[in-house]
Order: sequence, then C-alpha cells, then structure tokens
Amino acid sequence: MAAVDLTTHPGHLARRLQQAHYLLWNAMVSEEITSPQFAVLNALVDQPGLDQRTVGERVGLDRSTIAEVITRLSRRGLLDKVRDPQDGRRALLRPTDEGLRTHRKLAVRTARMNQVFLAPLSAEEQSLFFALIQRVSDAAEGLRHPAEPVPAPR
Amino acid sequence: MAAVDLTTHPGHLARRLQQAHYLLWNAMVSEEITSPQFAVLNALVDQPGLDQRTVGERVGLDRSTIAEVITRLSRRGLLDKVRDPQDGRRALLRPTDEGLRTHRKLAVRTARMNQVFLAPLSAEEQSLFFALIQRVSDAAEGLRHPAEPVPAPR
DNA sequence: TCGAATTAGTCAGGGCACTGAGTATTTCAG
DNA sequence: CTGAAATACTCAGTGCCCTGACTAATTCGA
Repeated sequence: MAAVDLTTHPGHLARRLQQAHYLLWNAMVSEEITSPQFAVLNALVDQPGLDQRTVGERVGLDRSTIAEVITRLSRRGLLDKVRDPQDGRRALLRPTDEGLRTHRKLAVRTARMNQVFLAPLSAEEQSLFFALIQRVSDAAEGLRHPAEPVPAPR
Repeated sequence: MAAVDLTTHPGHLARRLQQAHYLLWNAMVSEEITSPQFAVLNALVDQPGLDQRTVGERVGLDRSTIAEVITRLSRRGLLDKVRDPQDGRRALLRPTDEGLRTHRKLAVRTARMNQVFLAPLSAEEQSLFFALIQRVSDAAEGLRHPAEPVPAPR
C-alpha cells in the first residue's frame, strides 16, 4: 500500500553497488585479500611507517575496523607493526616484502576489474559517476564534523 | 611509490558512500531499525505474505542475511513468520500492526534524510546519479547470471 | 510410485562497520 | 612537577554480508 520505491533511495543503491563490487572483486581480484585490506596496504605502500589512526583516516575506516583489518594483514605477513619508540601510544605500520609483492599483483588485477565494472559507462559518464558520488559522500562526511571553528552556540 | 589513487576506484567510492549513508540514517531516521531492515519491512508492506527467499531477492539480500534480518524484525515484533501450509519449505512473512506503524513513521523520516543526503546535487544530477549507479550495478549483477539460455560454449 | 533432483531455510565461519567503555601513554596547565 | 585532558589503541557487543555444508520438504521422471 504505502510502500516506497527503493530505486530512488541512495542508501539502497549504495548497498547494491557495493555488493556488485564485492562480487566482481572476488571473481577478478582475490578471494583472500579484500578490497579494504588492499586499500590499507596501498596507503602503506604510499607512505610506509604511518600509524594506525592515520591509515584509518586515509582509507575511511574507524579505529575499531582498522585494528581488525591490520590484524589480518599482519597475520598474513603482509605488514609489520611496531610500537613507536618516540610515542608509546602509536603503532607504526609498514608493508613487508611479501606485502609489496602482493600489492603490485593486486594493483594490476584491480585495474582490470575496474574496467569491467565501469564498462557500461562512457568515459564522460565515468568521470561524472566519480564526481557525483564523491560530492555526496564528502557532503555527508562534512555533516559529521560541523565545521572546524565551533558549533556556534545558536 | 607504486601506490594507486583510490578516488578513481568505484569499489572504494561505493564503500564510502554507504558509510556516509549509514551515518545519516542513524542520525535522521533510526538508531534501532537499520536501512536493510526497513527495506525488508517495505517489501512486506507492499506485498504481505511473501516468503523469505522472494523478499531477499526483492531487496537484494542473500538467503543467510535475509534470515538474520528477519529474525531481528520478528524479535522486535514488527513481522510475523508462519510456515506455509501449502508448501512446508516456505516461511510466509507479513508485517504486524506495530510493523505497519513503524514503517509509516520511518518512511517519512527516510524521505527527509534522502533530501539532505542528495542536497549537494541538482535535480538533473540526482537523476543521473541514480541512473549511473543503477546501470553499473545491474551490469555487474548480470555477470552473475550469464544470460538465461546457456553460457554459450563459444 | 519411488528415488533423484530441486528448492527453502538453517548453521558455522570469516570479514566489514559502528558505538561505547576501558587502558596506557603523552601533553599541558597550573 | 603533578594531576587533568587528550590521544592511540583495545575490547565487547550488535548488525550486515557472503560462502559452503547441511536438513527438510516438494517435484518430477522413469
């Protein structure tokens, strides 16, 4: 009766999109290493020695989730985790040789997968696709941190 | 060094989009009922008496996940689950009165949230946003089921 | 009609994602 | 210099999401 059409609900669409991606990743990239794990590895290849919190910020994972992902990557021997001698709170992370090799391999496959995933869109549509999603995500993310200065006492 | 730019990776973008949505949902719609739960409830308001598998298909949840979601909704007293007397394998689902009330309430809030979520886009951009995501998702979904007839021995 | 597929749902197991509470370490104000 | 605040991380709890293996019920072909 009063049911709603979910195809105009961005949240529903976002979920479906991620599921579709998950499927393709599993088939074309890796069944062992997940997409978030690759994102973390990628951040560390870019800047070895980052601490956990910063990596999480870079790839968009909260403190708890990043901890789990790092545990798994470390268990697989893809990264090393050592306490910062300068600041005993921090854990510094860097990819192992094995981690670097894995990253190189998966980077190639990921590129291939992205092509397949985006194949239904023209080049211009692809840029638009990126831009629109980015704008919506950034805006919502922005609501999180209500502007640096101060919440304005109203 | 050989690190990759994740802002051009649809999977990464999809994940961020979903996180952004999760955030807004929690703030503006409900902290109890999740978006997938609402989707299930919505499908049952539309067609009471559906079985589990069909609902899952409608909202895009696999057999295991739909089972969990339904357990939670049922525990909250938002839907009833009875075995089909015609076919003992099926479980038939229908919203309770409480479920209907909850659906009505959340439908209103969801509409409001969608407006906020999509506010950064113009009306035309919003249609484009929907269409592009839909096309990509559908195409990937299509790879799953390699065309009805037969996989073509090539 | 009876046994082999098919179909609906359950269960165990692994991974992502968030919150709230707790611990250890560092920083900073008085 | 010391106690309060801030910071990095951990842990417990909840929920989504998938796969593969299993059970129960139905259907369908020989």
